[in-house]
Amino acid sequence: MNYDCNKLAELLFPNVTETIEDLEKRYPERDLKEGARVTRFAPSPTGYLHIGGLFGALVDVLTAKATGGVAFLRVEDTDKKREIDDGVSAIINGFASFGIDFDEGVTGFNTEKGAYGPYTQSQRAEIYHIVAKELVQKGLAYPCFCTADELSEIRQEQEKGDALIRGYFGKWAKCRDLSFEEIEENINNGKPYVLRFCSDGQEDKRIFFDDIIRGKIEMPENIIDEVLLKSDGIPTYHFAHACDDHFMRTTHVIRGEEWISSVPKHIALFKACGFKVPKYAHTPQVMKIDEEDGTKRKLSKRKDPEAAVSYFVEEGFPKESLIEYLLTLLNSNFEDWRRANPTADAFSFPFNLKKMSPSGCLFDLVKLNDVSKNVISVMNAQTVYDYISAWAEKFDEDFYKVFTANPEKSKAMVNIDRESNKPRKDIAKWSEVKEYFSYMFDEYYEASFDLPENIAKEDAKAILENYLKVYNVEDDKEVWFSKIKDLCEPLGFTPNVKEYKKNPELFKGHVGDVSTVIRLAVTSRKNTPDLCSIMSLLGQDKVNERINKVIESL
RNA sequence: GGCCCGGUGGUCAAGCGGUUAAGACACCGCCCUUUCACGGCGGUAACACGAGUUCGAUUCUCGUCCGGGUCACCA
Repeated sequence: MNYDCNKLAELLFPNVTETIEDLEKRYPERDLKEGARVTRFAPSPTGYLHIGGLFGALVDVLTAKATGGVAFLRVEDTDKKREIDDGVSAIINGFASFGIDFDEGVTGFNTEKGAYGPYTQSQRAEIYHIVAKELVQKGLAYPCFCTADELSEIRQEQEKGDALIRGYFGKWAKCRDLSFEEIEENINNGKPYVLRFCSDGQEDKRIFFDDIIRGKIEMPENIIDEVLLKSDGIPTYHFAHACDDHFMRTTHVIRGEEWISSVPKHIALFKACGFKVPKYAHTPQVMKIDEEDGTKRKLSKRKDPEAAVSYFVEEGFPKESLIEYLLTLLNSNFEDWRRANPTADAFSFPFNLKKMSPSGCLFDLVKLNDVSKNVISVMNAQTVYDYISAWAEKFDEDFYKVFTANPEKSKAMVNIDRESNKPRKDIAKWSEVKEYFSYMFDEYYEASFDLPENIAKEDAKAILENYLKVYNVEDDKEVWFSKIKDLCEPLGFTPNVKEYKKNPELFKGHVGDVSTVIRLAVTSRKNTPDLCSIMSLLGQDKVNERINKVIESL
């Protein structure tokens, strides 16, 4: 550049009067204790909240929490083309429904908290322009007037030739050599331009950096004249990253591994701006097995419904379950910690980036189910009741009415075999509840079943007829069961299972078979939670009615 | 194609120079048990491959293969 850079800076940014130094004062270093980490989650509002996003945000929040630092949420809305209308609220609501709390940043539509804002990039134009102007002054940035066509021409030529490196650099960077007069003329003619970084990188030089998760990484130095400001004056991700993470005083940039390849670019930018390079941690990706070709691939927003966090909300997984499951993916020692601290808040887990595996992990719905069953099994009845009604209100109105019509009964129902030291682990998500307890509600109950083949119709009939004579809803569990045992012998069954196993040929069956007949008659199910509790919730009349009906049909 | 990241049972994963190569999920069997669930016990199953370095490599180095990412006025 053989012109006065200050003159160019004035031409390009006539209205910018502040300097980087001013910004340094406006956004002073944070006063945090030694070792405290400042992290950020920086999504772009281009779609729903993705499971990978939740995964990443969890890492940010946990890292900050574990070190007494701060985690903030920054909205990266610099891509106007891909932005969607309620993108921001999708993100905010998504995090809210999973209990993810940021210390600072965007909190809603046009609202935010924290002293390092604005936390929405589209509101930070001023800041980017201040930095950009200074870069121009130092000869580290220049305007480029190349059109999209010219750029793709360059690309084509590079592909044709044996150029190993592609992009705008070296001899391809035509606009680097523009004279001041040419630039001035273009500007005066209103020709659109982007601001490019003027890289001094060398093709054969290497740079090194430490990734917290992966260790030392070595890469070729950046030589590309990356665009800093687009023709509309909005920064690219790269430039915004440098400005924002510096002035927001981020200490640890945690992001997906797809960013590894642009680290050289970022380091060059930080250095050019005179900013301290932050620490980087590139997290592995969340993958799944493709149903079609059986290969492992990144979860895709378009192809995989379970990629959207809303999928889990709709399915009725409690928020704790997903968090808990994600934590098992995040840190290998989480499950050990959980065993040692069964009731601790998941967010108090001493998360450590260094314990993160660098390889991509498969999202395992089966494991999620198991984790969720455990999570739900230790909830008390009231909590479960509240969760189910809140879920049903949104996603199954019909069931909501039925379920909440008699809260005490429903609570007692979900409390069967719960609130004990050996709680049932059978519900993984709220959407299963209706089907699981269908026999408890006349609205969903259907009397239809097949008798097991080892039980004759006449025997079943006799069991039920005799049972009707003695059943009393007031009986406690012990009496209830002894009455069933008493049914056995007169009908050729034995109340003693062991005895039956010793000499099966002596009996028609054992008490298990007898209670199975009753269970079937009352619920139409072969398997249920504790029958005695179910019957007492159903009430004497309903039990009698159902059994009578079955007797008639036999 | 260039550059980069990864590769321990079906899945998530510990181990990081000498281990009977943990654990969890799933699966199978047994026990407990009025069904189921829980719980207990046991079982099947893994260091991608090939060269080095070493007395000794899952662990270190190189190569191969496989998977993934990235090469935009998208993030």
